[in-house]
Amino acid sequence: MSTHDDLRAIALAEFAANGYAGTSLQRIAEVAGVSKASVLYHFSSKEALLEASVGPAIDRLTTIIDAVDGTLDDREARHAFVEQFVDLLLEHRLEVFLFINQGAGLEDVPVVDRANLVVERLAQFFCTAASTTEDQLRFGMALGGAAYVLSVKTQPSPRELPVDEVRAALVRIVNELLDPIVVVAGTR
Amino acid sequence: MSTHDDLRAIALAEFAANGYAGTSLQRIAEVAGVSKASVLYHFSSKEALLEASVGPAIDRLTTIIDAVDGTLDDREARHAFVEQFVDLLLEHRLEVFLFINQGAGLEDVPVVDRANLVVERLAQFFCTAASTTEDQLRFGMALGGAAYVLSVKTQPSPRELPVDEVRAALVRIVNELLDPIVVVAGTR
DNA sequence: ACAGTTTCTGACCGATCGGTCAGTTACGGT
DNA sequence: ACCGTAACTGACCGATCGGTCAGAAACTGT
Repeated sequence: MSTHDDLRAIALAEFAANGYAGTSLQRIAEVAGVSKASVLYHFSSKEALLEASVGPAIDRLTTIIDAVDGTLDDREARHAFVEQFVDLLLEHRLEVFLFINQGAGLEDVPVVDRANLVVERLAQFFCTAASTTEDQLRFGMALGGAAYVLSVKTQPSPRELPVDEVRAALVRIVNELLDPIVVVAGTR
Repeated sequence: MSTHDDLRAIALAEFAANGYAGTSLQRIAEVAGVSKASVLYHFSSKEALLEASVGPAIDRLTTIIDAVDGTLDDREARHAFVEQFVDLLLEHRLEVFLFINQGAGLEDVPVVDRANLVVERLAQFFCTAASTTEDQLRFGMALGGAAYVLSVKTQPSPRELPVDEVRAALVRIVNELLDPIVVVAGTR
């Protein structure tokens, strides 16, 4: 793999493990086996490195949400969305973990604002769709809980469980949480 | 309120909002309206400030877990535990949020290790009690999801919803997730 | 009014932070 | 063999980090 891609992957892992503020460029350089100056040659700043790390995952989430826009009251469409969402979580665990952890504290960082925006859009869908307090909590627990349980590190972790099994079970649980919700028509 | 307690409260809020590494003693001092040296007069180090911030919440969680030890196969006991757990989350949102975010990256910090230990104990209960992949995910989503949904900041946030309603709904949802689990006897 | 203790502060320390820059090394095309 | 470019580095910058310390200010009991 190229140095460029190496750095992006290492940065993502380090940011997720130790937080954005808690990860120094020096540390990333050491893990990659290059100098700090070399890191800043490939990425113009620490922020650019963060952008490169989480940007693609955010783009994908945006795409998924665009597709489901306004179809939340349809049960079939919602089930399809859940599958795509779970797949996203499974393929981008580190990015999700990083965003969950740092999303609140890193405002005014462009890429994080972009992420917060798309998540807020998701929340808006669900808050307008769900009328009661319980239904809002259901949405939050279904999506946030799924994101959290996959990203958190425990022993034994879902990481080590068979992926297919995790995916199937997670889709089932999330749908189980979402199905009882009374969706008001015309969520948009 | 005393300066000492002020500082503890402010530190907790800042740590939760910007992360441990992302929060400087200078910042805490400014918010409190005192000098940085004064902060270090009340708390011998930044780590001691973290300890004072989250220690009590960890102690309480330990107490709750001690009480439920070995009784997870009893449905009634589990429901009682869920209520206590939800109450803990509601009363210590900032601490929970802080731990969720920083727990992974702040190893070797005594108070965080203490927190990780008690959470691992909780996970052990559930992993030995739950046999299948789905059941383990159920436990994770029920407890982790509940913790996450209460600590995350969204618009409108659970923070602003009536507490009683949130508590009742959350207890219901968590139990709904946990009840289908086939618990193997003798969780110890 | 005085003395003793608690509370608080400005100045300072070495270390590390993100970032810059001049210059060196490695390499592909001709 | 030469050259242009891409990749990389060591040295350095100002700022900020957590932490120390001597002493000022504020409060206490007598």
